[in-house]
Amino acid sequence: MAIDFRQLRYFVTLADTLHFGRAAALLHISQPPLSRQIAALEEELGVTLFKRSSRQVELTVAGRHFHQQAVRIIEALDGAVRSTQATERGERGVLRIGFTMSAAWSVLPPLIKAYGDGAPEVDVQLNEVLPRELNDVLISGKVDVGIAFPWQRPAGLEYLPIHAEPLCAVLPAAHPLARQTEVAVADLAGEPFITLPAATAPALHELVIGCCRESGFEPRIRLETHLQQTIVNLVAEGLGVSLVPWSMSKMQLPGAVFRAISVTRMVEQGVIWAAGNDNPCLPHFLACARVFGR
Amino acid sequence: MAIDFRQLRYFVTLADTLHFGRAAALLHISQPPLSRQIAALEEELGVTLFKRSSRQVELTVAGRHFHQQAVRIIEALDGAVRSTQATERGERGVLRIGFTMSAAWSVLPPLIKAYGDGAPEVDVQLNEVLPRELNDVLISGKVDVGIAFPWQRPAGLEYLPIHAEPLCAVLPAAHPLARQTEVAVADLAGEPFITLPAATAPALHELVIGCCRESGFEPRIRLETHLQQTIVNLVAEGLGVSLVPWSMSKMQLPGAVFRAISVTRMVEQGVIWAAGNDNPCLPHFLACARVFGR
DNA sequence: TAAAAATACTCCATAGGTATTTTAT
DNA sequence: ATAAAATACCTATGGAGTATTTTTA
Repeated sequence: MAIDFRQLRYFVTLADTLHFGRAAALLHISQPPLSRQIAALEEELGVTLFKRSSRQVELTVAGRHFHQQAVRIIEALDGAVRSTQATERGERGVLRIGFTMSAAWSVLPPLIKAYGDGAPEVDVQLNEVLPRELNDVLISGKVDVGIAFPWQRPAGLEYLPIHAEPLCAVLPAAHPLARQTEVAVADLAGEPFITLPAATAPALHELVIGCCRESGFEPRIRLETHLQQTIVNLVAEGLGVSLVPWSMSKMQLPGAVFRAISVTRMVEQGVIWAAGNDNPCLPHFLACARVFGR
Repeated sequence: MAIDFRQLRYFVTLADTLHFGRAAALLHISQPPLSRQIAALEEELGVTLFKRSSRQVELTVAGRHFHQQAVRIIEALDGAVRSTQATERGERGVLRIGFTMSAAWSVLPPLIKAYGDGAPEVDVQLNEVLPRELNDVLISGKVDVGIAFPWQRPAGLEYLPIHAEPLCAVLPAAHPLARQTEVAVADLAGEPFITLPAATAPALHELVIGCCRESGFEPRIRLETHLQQTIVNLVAEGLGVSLVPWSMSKMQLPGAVFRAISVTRMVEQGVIWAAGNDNPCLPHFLACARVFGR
């Protein structure tokens, strides 16, 4: 009773050949069913699509218009099938990545590039999130995967470490300790510290404070700012010192120098995702992350 | 074996309700065939479209994408059916009109407006053609209908007169005869005439020449130009006189005056079309022309 | 008159219906 | 325990095949 794709395909083949017998052969059916299906299509449309005689078949004006439409629709179905299959394979779609600023300076760029090269059709959406917010946006499904220094991972979130780098000291270039190639953390006692606020980046904050305490002093926190870049900028202006991940040394500021410290404290970066996340793009991204981790 | 529209409709309804029982009710079928059709669709696609449990049904990521596509395709079919029906009714499509310049000054504008108001979806293509070329472009199908002063109508072309207007004299404003309200054609004997070339506008050319001969003189043709406007422009410059259709008096030129002539010679305009032309827009246009003719 | 589309009639594949089972909360 | 999807089995619609008729250039 209703039009179906078979009729559209029959119609298009007939419109292309303008010969019932040859069109039927192309369709691998005999001529009578083709005649009947075309008649049924015209009946359903209430429109004469072909002017036929026993010697020649030709499209009417309305038939020519329907032909264009039918071709478009058949191609649309074909495209829909392909793109749906590609979607399930994770080759197209949207992957929303939540990242923290510390990741932006280290693992994010090469990891995104490696993934994007292997999945060029995927729309990768990058969202900066504060470290303490990451777990929430992963659980609520606002992002599919996080890239961050991990902290307090609740049940339902999976984690894969992919990168680790040492903490280092960042000092004003004019500071006496800047002449040494390595700095003893204990020598920083009494220096004004610039840190990330505990509220926004609890893991890194604790790492820095813990490192000082282990060296026997409580750091005097003079300034707090929630971006590592800003810390380095403030150090370069001579406002204090800090301990930051080594990747921050990529910032080339005349006023700031980066020095290894006497104890090895690793800052780990990894990918975090909800166990129940069914975004088909995720497995391939995690595979990239796994390769990247070695 | 192949996907058909029924499956798309079933899929979309299920995706909208996310409940096999309710979707089946909306589709006026029972639940088991719906389950089977959806399973068959997933089988054909090779893609899982729904995550089902006995308590809830939800779309997968690929399912959401296929849903958008399916809605688009169903709407495209619906639109194709409607527009094809509108095409057959002549409510949309293309109507190519071939007109001569003499028609452009009289019947063309109001006729196009009357037709366009009643068929706003039709793309009306206006092509200026030389009078002697009109028959050819009608027979070869380059235009669907012509609007012109008819001449030598070959078999296969139909004609419907829609408008007639008298020939009048056009004189330089400074000419002595311009002081009269009516001019005897015989008084124009000896005046330099400006005419259309017989080769491009045979009918009008003959009408003018014939009018003079009937008044007892052979006009002295000083200039030929194939646009009536140009004739009037040249007359306004004092280069000669002419006989033109009364509608040319719409040209408001200070140097030219239009005067009734002593004999009534009607210039007829009509629509001409090929008898076999099957453009569905044509009947409505001819109906407008018929109304216009009264 | 001959090539090609339409019609007549038969068969079977498959969509849909009813009854029942399985499953997950 | 129960709501809901899946499965089993049956029925019948309608799509395709073969044979034949009709049409028109």
